[in-house]
Amino acid sequence: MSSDERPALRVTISDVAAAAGVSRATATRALKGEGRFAPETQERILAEAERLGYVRNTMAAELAAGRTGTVGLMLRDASNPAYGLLFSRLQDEAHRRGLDLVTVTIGADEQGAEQVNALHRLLGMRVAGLIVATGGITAAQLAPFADQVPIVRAGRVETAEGIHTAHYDDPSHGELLASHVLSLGHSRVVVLSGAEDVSLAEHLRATAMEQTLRAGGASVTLLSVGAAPTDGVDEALDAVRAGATAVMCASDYRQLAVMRALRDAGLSVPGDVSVTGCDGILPGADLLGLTTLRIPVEAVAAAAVETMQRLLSGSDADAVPTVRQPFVGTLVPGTTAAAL
Amino acid sequence: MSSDERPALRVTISDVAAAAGVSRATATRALKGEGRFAPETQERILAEAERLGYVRNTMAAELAAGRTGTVGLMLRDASNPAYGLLFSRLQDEAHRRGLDLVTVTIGADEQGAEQVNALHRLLGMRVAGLIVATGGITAAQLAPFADQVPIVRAGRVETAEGIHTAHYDDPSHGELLASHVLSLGHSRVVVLSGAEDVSLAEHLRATAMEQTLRAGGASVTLLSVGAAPTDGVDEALDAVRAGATAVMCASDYRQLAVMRALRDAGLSVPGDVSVTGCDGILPGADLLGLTTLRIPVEAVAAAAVETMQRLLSGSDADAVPTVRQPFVGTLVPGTTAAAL
DNA sequence: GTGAAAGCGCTAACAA
DNA sequence: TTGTTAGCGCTTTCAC
Repeated sequence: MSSDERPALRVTISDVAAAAGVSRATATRALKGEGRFAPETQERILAEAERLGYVRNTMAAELAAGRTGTVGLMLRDASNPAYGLLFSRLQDEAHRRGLDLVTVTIGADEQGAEQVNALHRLLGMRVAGLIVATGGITAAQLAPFADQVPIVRAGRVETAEGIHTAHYDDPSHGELLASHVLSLGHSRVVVLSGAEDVSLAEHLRATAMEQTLRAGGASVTLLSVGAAPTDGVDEALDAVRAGATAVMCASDYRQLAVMRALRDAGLSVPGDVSVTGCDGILPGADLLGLTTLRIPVEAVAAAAVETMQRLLSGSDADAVPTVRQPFVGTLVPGTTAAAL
Repeated sequence: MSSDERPALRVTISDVAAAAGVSRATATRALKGEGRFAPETQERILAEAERLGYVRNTMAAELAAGRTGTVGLMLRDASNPAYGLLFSRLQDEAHRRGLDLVTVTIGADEQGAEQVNALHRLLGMRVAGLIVATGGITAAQLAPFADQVPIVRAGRVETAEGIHTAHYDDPSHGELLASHVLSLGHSRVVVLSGAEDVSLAEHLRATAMEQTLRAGGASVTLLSVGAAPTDGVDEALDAVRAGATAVMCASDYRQLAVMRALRDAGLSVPGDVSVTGCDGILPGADLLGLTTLRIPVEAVAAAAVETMQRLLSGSDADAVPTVRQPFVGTLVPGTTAAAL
């Protein structure tokens, strides 16, 4: 081949321009199809770009243009199907709306330093917006940037001004499940949940469960434990042996752990004890007959992206009042909880 | 406050340098802690950066430096737990090794155009390396860049020269499962799989199953169907009614679909028919007693990242022969497949 | 319709 | 130890 061959990723727009016999300015315009240029010129430029294997250097382009076309997504560890699905739906929705997403993740068990690091990586790219789908980052850490770049929290509630949300209405979830259990006639119930600083969602659910149950006249044993699904399972079993007829878990993972323990202990579900969970997105949950609550992942994802797009296109960002959008899931009756 | 206040993300290194009374070059060095500078000078610069809320513009930095510190990850839709877990493990491993990952995803059902678009977005960022965890992108599309940037495929096998892999040994997986089924005494078996162009992994597994079964003297009905888990389920049931005693599914999703259909048809598992799957990463699979094969996600992720790091640090990239690393999972006997 | 020129924010020799 | 000077690759007025 001719001597104008360069390794694909080192072809610059100057190379393309030169090969097409035009200036860089013209090449830029033709390549993005904006501004004025002769159709035949564009054709030639496009052909040369193709031939040379030109890939625009995004960093240079966005630096020069002074703006970014991508939205940053901070995601919690995706090994949890609830986050995996949220991730997937956010991605789909962003794609549908023509937004480019670039994602960084932080392990679920990371310390604050990692979270901040990830945040800075995204901000360093000067993303046009930020979708935060991890509880690990605090409002205080986000706040300084809220007036620079639109920030939408997806999944978790947020009270800080200027940070928008599309979130699960976890108190309602807890209430719905508790009402169901009450309606089945249970009056001695164990509530198993992660502590507030371990999982805000679980905490909110569990608190609502407890309140609803007590309001319904039931006696409640609240177990507020660590992050591991097996934490507190033994205590829950003890409570069952002591007469509790239902175990309400603040997440499906805990529910599975409880059911394993129950099976190993020779207790039957729902014969000896009813068990409920929350999340409802495990594939195969139906085969297990899990009584749970399906969280509205799709609605949250759609609202988060839609909000982001609106903020992005809004001429005056500060003119928009902080958006708060709670979504309620649907109860999945299942067969692991039955009437007394 | 003083008049040197600018919105956080608009503070440049010049602002920091000016505030600290030094040149930009000194600020650069002090900020990254490389090169020579007086400790006290650095202290001052760091303090000013902190005070002004300076966040380095990564695009500008990497453009100027001529290199990137991040590795791009192309991921398939994470709503499938197998990909979600792979994603999570790749991320963990990268973090452990000090590599920064930036991810773009493509829906599982996307056309080629989207995949190429995603690839270009990553290449446009001039990532230092590329980890590809989606089957949707072909070797031909990757090849032009393989000598520019190290490329490692994670999960799926690859034959193209210059593209490294850490992949599941799916033929072995099929063989292991089929041997298990044979050892249980089954001789009339249905194999349910996605077609080759739908899922290479499923195809490889199914092909191996078929061969192993036939070699073992069994008669095989191979159903090569579409991507939807319910595809081919009816036909599989027909085959069961016609005398087949085992249904081998090329993925857990199909296995679940088959079990639902069997349940609805009033057939018992494994009483009337044995069922096997493949993947083994569904939470709760143990409670269902699924007979399946756990794919070695962790090993693949670790090997992929380790290979990437090696390629990145290797002075002479082309000196490294193409790396191929197949990993075999472990059989999970379960209770959905039993002896005849 | 096209090109020349001035940067975007930062880094990296090379001087000083 | 610090500052000066060139750019990195691209976009974008503003003339022509």
